[in-house]
Amino acid sequence: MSVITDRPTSDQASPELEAYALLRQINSMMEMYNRYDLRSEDLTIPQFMILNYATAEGVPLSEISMRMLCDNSNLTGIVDRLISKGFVERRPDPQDRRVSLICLTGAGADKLRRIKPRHHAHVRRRMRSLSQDQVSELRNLLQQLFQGLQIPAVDDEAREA
Amino acid sequence: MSVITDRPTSDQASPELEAYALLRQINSMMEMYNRYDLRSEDLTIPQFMILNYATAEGVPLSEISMRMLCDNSNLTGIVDRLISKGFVERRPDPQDRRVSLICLTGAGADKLRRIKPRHHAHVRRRMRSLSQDQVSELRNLLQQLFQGLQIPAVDDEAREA
DNA sequence: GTGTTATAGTTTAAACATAAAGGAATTATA
DNA sequence: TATAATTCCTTTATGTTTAAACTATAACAC
Repeated sequence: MSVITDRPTSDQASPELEAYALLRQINSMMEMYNRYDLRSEDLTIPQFMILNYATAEGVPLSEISMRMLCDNSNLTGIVDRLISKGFVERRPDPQDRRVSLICLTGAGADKLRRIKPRHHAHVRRRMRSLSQDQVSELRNLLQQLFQGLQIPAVDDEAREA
Repeated sequence: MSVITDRPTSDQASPELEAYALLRQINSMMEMYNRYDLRSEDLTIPQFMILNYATAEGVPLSEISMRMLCDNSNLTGIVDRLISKGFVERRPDPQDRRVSLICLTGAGADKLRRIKPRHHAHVRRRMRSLSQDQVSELRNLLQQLFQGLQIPAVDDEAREA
């Protein structure tokens, strides 16, 4: 009969915890860089994200919030600021009067055309410490992890009961 | 002489962009779960992080902000709330009167002892979609990427001039 | 039709983040 | 020792996020 009562892996570094810590740190650093890049364009990160999801024909606000993994209530204010800058418009959906469509204006499309390629180039350049094969391997691992997160673990569901 | 003026990979999906998008989404989902877990303990994510960095002997605020990759000014308010909950204290550093040491109280230490192992178990469980080898591989790739980000790219420095 | 439920979006308050500015203490320099 | 530069922390204003409550519209059940 063992005297070890503590679960051996519960409070010390494990590959999982190390990987997650690194993931958070990388995300922080990338955000710092992105924020700096966008600042000269008078855009914040969430403003830029909404701009990327909006189209000229219009996209329902809730579709954008779903893709951004956030609540509708977050976007109201951000859209307000994008409207005041002239980059998007709000138009009611004739099909469903609850819906307000977020429409990219000409100025917004211009802005995007100017910023987006540069942003993408920056992201790629900042990952140059990995080889092409490593980047693909990383993408595959993250893809698998992401899909695993979509289906909440058994305990995460049981917790509700 | 080529007529192709657009850089071919500048505005379309690439492994780098896909990997980064996945990284951001995973981070979002993990944060959602963490926030939910901590809510029942009346703690927010940044409050929990500070609690993790604080010690009974006291740690300078700027050491915590450095490790959290954020500004000192962020922490002032968060520490205020932790103090009002009784989990930490502010004590002046006798060696350097500019410094205020963040000290974990007994209540804070108790709280941590109760939450931390469970949090770590959750993180590990949420990565179960990857095998042990895959987790290690992911950690190594993220480690390499993180180190690459520490040294800003040539263009990132040149931009300042 | 009427009542219930669900959905789309906004509003509000509290917490957090960012950037800029300022106060107090320390260190460096002359 | 006087002055300048730096460091540590706080304050302020603006923007973002979360959670909860709310309005308006839509879909469904009876």
